[in-house]
Amino acid sequence: MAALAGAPRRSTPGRGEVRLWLRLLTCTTTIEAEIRRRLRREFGVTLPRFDVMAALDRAPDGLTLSEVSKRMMVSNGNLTGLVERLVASGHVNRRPSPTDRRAQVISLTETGRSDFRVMAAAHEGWIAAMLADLPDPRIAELTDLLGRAKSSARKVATDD
Amino acid sequence: MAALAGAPRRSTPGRGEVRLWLRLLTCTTTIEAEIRRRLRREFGVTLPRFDVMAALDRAPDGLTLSEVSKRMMVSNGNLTGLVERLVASGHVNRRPSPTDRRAQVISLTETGRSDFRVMAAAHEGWIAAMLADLPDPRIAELTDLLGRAKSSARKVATDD
DNA sequence: AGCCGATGTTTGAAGCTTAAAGTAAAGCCG
DNA sequence: CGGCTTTACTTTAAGCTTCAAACATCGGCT
Repeated sequence: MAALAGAPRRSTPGRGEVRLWLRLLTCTTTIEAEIRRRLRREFGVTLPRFDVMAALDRAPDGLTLSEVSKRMMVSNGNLTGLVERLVASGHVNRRPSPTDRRAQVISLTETGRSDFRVMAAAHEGWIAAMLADLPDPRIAELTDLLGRAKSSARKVATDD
Repeated sequence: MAALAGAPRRSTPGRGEVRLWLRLLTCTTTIEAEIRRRLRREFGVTLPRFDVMAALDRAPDGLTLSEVSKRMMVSNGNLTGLVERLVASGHVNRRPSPTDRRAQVISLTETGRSDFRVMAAAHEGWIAAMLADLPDPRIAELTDLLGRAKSSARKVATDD
């Protein structure tokens, strides 16, 4: 969370951007914490597991671990353990990739898929409720602006 | 989710909100990952520690653990360990609260403050660079919209 | 064929994070 | 005062997360 560092200088360049960043962060954190809490309380599931299942739900033929980790923007090492637990709980199954002996393809089990559908519906409702104060045009506007912010950030983040 | 049989409503209610949420999330994650990476690489510091220091930098008289955990929106238990490590590394010191024997007041050490100032300046520059494509009016607009989103979310998140 | 840099995955260490349970002190109220 | 609720903090267990290092395989190149 973050930091508004200091010195009460007047128009430091970058000030407005930092302010925006802090707001972005608290906004995300607030929503995310609530979703995490409800997923746990109502379905006994953690957010990261939900996220894996969400990625798989959109890919009926399964995905490799790398593909999932790219979509979720988490490290590969992270995914190893996550998937291990999802396999153990019967929500996901893994099989070796037919075309690449290094890779594994994972997909939702029957149970996994039907559990996910129930959770996803609730999830959608929670989001809608939390953003209920924003009329549709604002939603669209915000979505657009965030898209620009994202691609601006990505430019810098990728070149290293 | 949805798209069952029947009356094609304008669009699934809640859809646009979910789309917005996902974009908010990837936007935040992208920026946050980059900041985390740079803090580690250039200063050997983790983001949570930076955040604690940022909170303390703005409070010259120190803060109790609870106050910090409220600002950072993390659990109290989390902060216990975080502060422990910051004390160990000489960035923060703790003393008992003069008015409440349960509480501890923590504040930046000299080292902590001067280290933080250096990092904060770099941090501000990174943020500004990542958001460089957004002209000032867009920044303001986005900040405003996020404020609305936040308070909308907070309404739902707090009542439970 | 054989090398070699890139890719897919796992492992390990360190640290972050939460929820839940526990201890201690404060504050209220009859 | 004595009892009750709240608040401050710590502890524990489980899980998440990253980075870095280790492997195995792949694909291109010579």
